[in-house]
Amino acid sequence: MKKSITLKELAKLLKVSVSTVSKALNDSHEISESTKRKVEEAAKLHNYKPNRAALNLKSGKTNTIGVVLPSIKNFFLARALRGIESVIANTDYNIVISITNESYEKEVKSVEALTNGMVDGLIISVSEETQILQDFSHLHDIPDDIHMIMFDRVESTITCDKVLVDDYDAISKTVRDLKFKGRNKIVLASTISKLSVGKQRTKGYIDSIKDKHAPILIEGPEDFIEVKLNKLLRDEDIDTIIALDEEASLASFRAGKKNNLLEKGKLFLVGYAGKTMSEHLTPSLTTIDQHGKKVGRTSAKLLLERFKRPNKDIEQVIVDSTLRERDTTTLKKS
Amino acid sequence: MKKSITLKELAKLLKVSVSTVSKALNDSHEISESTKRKVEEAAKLHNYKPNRAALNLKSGKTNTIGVVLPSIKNFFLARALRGIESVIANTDYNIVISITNESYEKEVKSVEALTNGMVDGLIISVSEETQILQDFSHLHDIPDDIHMIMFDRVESTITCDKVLVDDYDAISKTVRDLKFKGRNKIVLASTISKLSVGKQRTKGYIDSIKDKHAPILIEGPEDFIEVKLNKLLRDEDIDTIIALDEEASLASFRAGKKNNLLEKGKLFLVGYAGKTMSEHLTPSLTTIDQHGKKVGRTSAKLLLERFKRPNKDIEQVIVDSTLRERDTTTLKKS
DNA sequence: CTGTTAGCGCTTTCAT
DNA sequence: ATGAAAGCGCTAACAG
Repeated sequence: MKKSITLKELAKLLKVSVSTVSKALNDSHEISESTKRKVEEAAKLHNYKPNRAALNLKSGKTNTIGVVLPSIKNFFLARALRGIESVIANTDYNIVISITNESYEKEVKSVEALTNGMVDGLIISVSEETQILQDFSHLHDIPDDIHMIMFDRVESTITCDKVLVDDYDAISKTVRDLKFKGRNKIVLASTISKLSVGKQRTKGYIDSIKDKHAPILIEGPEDFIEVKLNKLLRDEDIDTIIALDEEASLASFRAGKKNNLLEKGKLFLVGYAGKTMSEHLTPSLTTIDQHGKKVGRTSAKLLLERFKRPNKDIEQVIVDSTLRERDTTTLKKS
Repeated sequence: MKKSITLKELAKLLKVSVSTVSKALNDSHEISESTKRKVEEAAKLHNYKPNRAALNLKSGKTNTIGVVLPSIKNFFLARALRGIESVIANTDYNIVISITNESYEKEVKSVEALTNGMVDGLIISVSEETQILQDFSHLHDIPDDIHMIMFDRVESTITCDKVLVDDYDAISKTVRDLKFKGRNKIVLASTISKLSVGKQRTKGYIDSIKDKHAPILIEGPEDFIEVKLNKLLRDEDIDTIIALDEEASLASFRAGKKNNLLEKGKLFLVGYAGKTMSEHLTPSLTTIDQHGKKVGRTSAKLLLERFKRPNKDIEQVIVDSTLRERDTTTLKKS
C-alpha cells in the first residue's frame, strides 16, 4: 500500500505545470516526447492514480454500469450476471453490482446510491418486495441522463428498454406437451406467485389446463408447498407437477420422493432450477431453461446501444425458454 | 425518469445563494426554518439529487465499500457476501461488488476501478489465477488511505487484516475422525490444488494420513477427477473420499454412485458443498461447513473497526469449520 | 440569517 | 512546447 500522489504534487516535483502533466499523461500531441517520458516515469514511480471523483465531476461520466439484482442465489440471475459481464468485458466500462436480497428498502438505497453519479447506466431486475408493494417511484426518479434497462422482472409503467422471458408461452407449451404425453392431472407449485414472472407462468398454466381440469395451484413458501404436496400426492391421483422456481422444484422433488412416485415415473416433475442441481438429483430433474446468460447479454447490449443512440426507439426483447428433458419426465423402462 | 437539477440551478430558481441552499439541505442551524422548507420543497419538486462525484471530491470520502469476489457460483463466497452485507446494512456505507471470475486481469481491473476513488475500503478474496501467478502488485499499489481486508484466499506478503478458515485443521480433524471410524484407505480429490486454501487442506490430509498409508491425491479439473476416481474405485479398495471443493465433491459423488458404492455405505464421502445441494443428493452429502456468513461478517466488522482506528494493530482472525454429518458417512443399517 | 469565495483534482481552452 | 486560469457541483470558512 503505497502513498498516493496528486497531479498537482507530481507537477511540483517535476517543476512543470499541472496542465503539462495532465497532457503528458493523456498523451497529448502538444507535449514533447522527452517530457512525456519524464512525466510517465515519475507517475509510475510515485504510483500516481487519477482521482476518479475529479474525473467524473469534470466529465460528467463515470464509465461505470450498475447492475441491481434481487438475489445472488438465484441461478437464473447469476447466469444473467455472467451474460452482462461477458459483453461489458469487451468495453471500457466497469461493472458494479448491488444485491437487494429481495428487499424494497435495499433496492431504493442501491438505486439511489448508484444513480447519484456513480454509474452512467443501470441494468435492473426488481426485488420481490418491490413488485408486491408496486412502488416504483425510485425508478421513475432516476435522472434521465442515466439509461436504464429492466430485465425479467419488469414494470410496464416504466418507459425503458426491457428484456423478458417468454414465461406465459413456456408454461403453456409445457402443459400442452404434458397433455400430449397423456398426463391427466397437472398441479402447479410456486413460491413466486407475487412476482410478475410467476403470475405470467401461472396464467400460462391456467389458460392451457382449463379444458382438461380445474387448475390446482399450490402457492406459498417452500415448506408449505412440500407439506401440501405430500398430502395431495397421497390423497389424489396427481400425475404431474410443474414447479415455477427452484424452491418449489425442490419442495416438489422431496414430496415426490417421499411418496416414492418419482423413481417409478408415476409422477412427472418439470421445474425451474439450475443445471448442476437438476443433473445431480436422483432422478434428474426436467427443467425449463430460461437462457439466463442470453438474457444478460441482451440487456447489456441494449444498454450499450442506448449509450450510443440515446434517442432511439425503446426496445423490448423476449428470450425464449427451452425444455430440458431429464428423468423426472421419463417413463421407467423396466 | 425526471430531469435532474443542480444546486446552483436550484439557487437561481429560488433567488438565493448556493450556500444557502446547501446549508438548508444539510439542515444547518444557521438557516431559518422558512427558507429551509422552501428549499426542501423546491428540491423535492425538481428532483434534486446531490452529485456524488462532487461530494466525493470535496470530502475525499465515498461512503462506499468494495467487495471483490472471484466467483458468485461458489456457495461459500456467496454466503460470505451475505455476511458482509448483513453488517454493512446497519451502517451508512454502500456496497459495490465486483466479480473477477477467477481471472487475474479482471481482478486487476476491478481493484483499480474501485480503489481509484470509488470506495473507502475493500474486502477481497483473490482469484485463482492471481494465486497461481503469485502477482499481487495491484494490491500493493492500493493507496494507503484505502483500507483492505482479505479473506479466505489471502496472501502473506500483504499487510492487512485477514479472515481465514481453519483449512489445515479442518481436514486433519476429519481424517483423524475417519480413521477412528475404521476407514482404511482415504483418497483426496481436489480441483483447487492451486489455491492457498486447497494447499492447506491437502497438507492437513497428507500430514494426518501418512502414518496409515501413502497419500493418494487426485488433483485436476472436475471431469478428470471423475474419470480417475471411476478407475480407482474399481481397481483399488478405496473406502473413503475427501473432496476439497464443490466440483470435486460432485465428481466424487458421481463416481461413487456409478460404482454403486455410496448407497451401501461401502464408500464414505466428505466434501465441501452448499447446504441445499448436499441435502438433496441421494444419499445426502456429509460436508465441512466453513461458516461463510461468519467469515463475511467478521471481515466487514474488521473493516469498520479499521475505519474507526486506522492505526490499530493488524488482526488475523481464523473461523473454525464444522463437520455436518449426513448419509455419505453413515453405514447402511439394513 | 444569508452571501461571497476558495478549493477538492482534474481537463481544457486560451495565451505565451 | 509549456503555462495560466476557468470550471465541473458541492461544502465550509469567513464576511456581512
